[in-house]
Amino acid sequence: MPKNKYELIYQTIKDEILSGVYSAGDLLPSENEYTARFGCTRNTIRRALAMLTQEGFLLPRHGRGVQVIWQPQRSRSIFSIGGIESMKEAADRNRMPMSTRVITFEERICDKTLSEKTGFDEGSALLYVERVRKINGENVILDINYFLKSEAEGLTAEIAAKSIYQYLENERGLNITTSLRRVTAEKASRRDFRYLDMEDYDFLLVITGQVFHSGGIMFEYTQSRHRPDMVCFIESAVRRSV
Amino acid sequence: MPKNKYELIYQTIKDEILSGVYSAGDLLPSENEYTARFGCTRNTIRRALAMLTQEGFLLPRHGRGVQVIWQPQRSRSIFSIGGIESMKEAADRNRMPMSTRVITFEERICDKTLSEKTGFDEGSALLYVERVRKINGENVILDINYFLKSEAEGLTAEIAAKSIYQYLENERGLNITTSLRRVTAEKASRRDFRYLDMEDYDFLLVITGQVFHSGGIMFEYTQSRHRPDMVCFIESAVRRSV
DNA sequence: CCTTTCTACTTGTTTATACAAGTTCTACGC
DNA sequence: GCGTAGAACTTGTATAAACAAGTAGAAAGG
Repeated sequence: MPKNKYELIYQTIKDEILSGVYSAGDLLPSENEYTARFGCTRNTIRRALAMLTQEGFLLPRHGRGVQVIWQPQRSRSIFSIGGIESMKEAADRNRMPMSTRVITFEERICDKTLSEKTGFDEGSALLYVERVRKINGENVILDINYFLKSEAEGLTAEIAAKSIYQYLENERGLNITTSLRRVTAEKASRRDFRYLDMEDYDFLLVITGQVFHSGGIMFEYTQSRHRPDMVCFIESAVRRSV
Repeated sequence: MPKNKYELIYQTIKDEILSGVYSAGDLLPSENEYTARFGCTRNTIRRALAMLTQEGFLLPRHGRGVQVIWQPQRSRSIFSIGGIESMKEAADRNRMPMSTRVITFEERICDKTLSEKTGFDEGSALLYVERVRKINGENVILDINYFLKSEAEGLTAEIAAKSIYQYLENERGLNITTSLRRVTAEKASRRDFRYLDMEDYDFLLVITGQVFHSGGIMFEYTQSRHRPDMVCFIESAVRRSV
C-alpha cells in the first residue's frame, strides 16, 4: 500500500496504461484534470507523471499534452528487468513458476582480487551464495551473490532458497535503496555449463550490480547470469541537451 | 550552455563529483547550503540532486545528508552507455578515435514482418542504413538503423558516415527526446562475421531501441550490435516500495 | 558515568502561486 | 475566402512556505 500521494497516483495511472485504458499515441487527461480527480496540486501530479516518463510509458509534449507511447511487448523474452526487482518478484509478476536451488553457501574473506572485482574492502567477511533458478523446468539463471556478512547476519541456505530480499527487508528491516548495474555479454564458463541447461548457447547475458541500503553502505555484490533467450533488459532514456 | 537553473546546478555538481572534489562516501553540502550558493530555492536544488541520484552518483539519506557513491570505473570495457548518446558522442567523450563506414544505404517499404519487428506502420517509407564502426583499427560495432523517411528527408550516405544525430538535430531542427531500449545477447549472424572483427567471439551484445522526437512520433528504429568486449551498459536503479 | 530529553540540524512530502512558452482553434477584419 | 490576432488551452520552470520525519549531538538529570 503506497503511503504517499504521488505513489498512489503513479500506480493508478500506470495500471490504467497497462490495462489498456489508453493505447499508444493517445493523450492522457491534462494535469489540471488530474488535480481535480486526485484532489492535489499540479506538483504532485507532475511528480507521478515524471516517474512514468522516466520509465518510458509517457512522452510529454510542451503545449499539447502527454502522450502514451507504451506498447504491449512483442519481445521474445520472458523477463524484462527494470528497476530493482528480485528474481522472485519478476517471476511472480510474470506468473512464471520458478524454483531455486542453492548450490553454494559459504563464508569468504575478501582478498585483493575480490576487492577489486566487487568493491568490498579487503578483509571484509562476506557470505558467498550461488543459486540456480529453474523456470518452466529448465535451469536458466545462475545467481552469484556476495553479501557483507555483518549486514546479512542470520541468512541461511534455507532462506536463500526462498527470497533473500524478502528476508532482508521484512525480517531484518533493511531498506534497499540504490543499485548500480552493468550489463554485459560473456562467454559461458565451465560452471555455467555444469549448472545451467544451455541448449546450444555458449554465452550469457550477465547483469552485475552493487546494491546499497539506506544505511549508505554497499552490502551486496550480485551477478545474474542468464541464458540469453530468457531475459531482456529494458530501459528508457531521456535525452538531455548536450 | 544550459538555459535552465536546474541543469546548470546539475552540471556543476556533476563536474565536481567527476573531478574528484568529493570521493565515494563523502557527504555533499546540505540543500540549504546549496540554495545559498546558487541563489535559488530548495526545490530547484532538489531537482538537480534527484537527477544525479537517478544516474547513480548520489545516495540521499533521510535526516543525514546526501552521500556520494560514485566511484571511478574499474570496468574492462571502453564504452559505457547511459542516456541517449550517439556512438560519435560516446567516442568523443572517451577520446577514442572512431571511423564509420556505410555499407548499406537504401529505401525500403515497411512490410508486415518489419512492422512487427520495428513498430513502424505497414507501408511506411523507411531509410535503411547499415554502418560499421571501427575503433582503434578494429571493426567492432554494426549499427542498423531504420529511419522514417518523411522525418529524415535529406539524409545521405555522406552524412551517415559522420553523425546522423548531429544532422537531424542541428540541420533539420529535430528534437530527440525519448528512447526505449532493450538489451539482449545474440548469436552472431553471417553478416556480423562478414563485417566485424569478431576475434574468437561468436555472440554480440545487442542494443535495440525505438527513438521518439518531440513531435511525438517514433522516427527511428535502431539496433547496435557490439562485440562483447567493447561495450557495457551501465544504469542505476532506485528501488520503489513494493 | 550512563541514559534520557531536547534541540538543531538533515532530507521528504505537499500545497499554492506565478509566469514562461508551445499549440490549437475561433473570431475578427480585410 | 484567407490570413492574422488573440483567447484558451496545454506543459515547463521557479519561488515560497509549511510541516513531517529521521539523525546527531548537546544538555540535563539521575
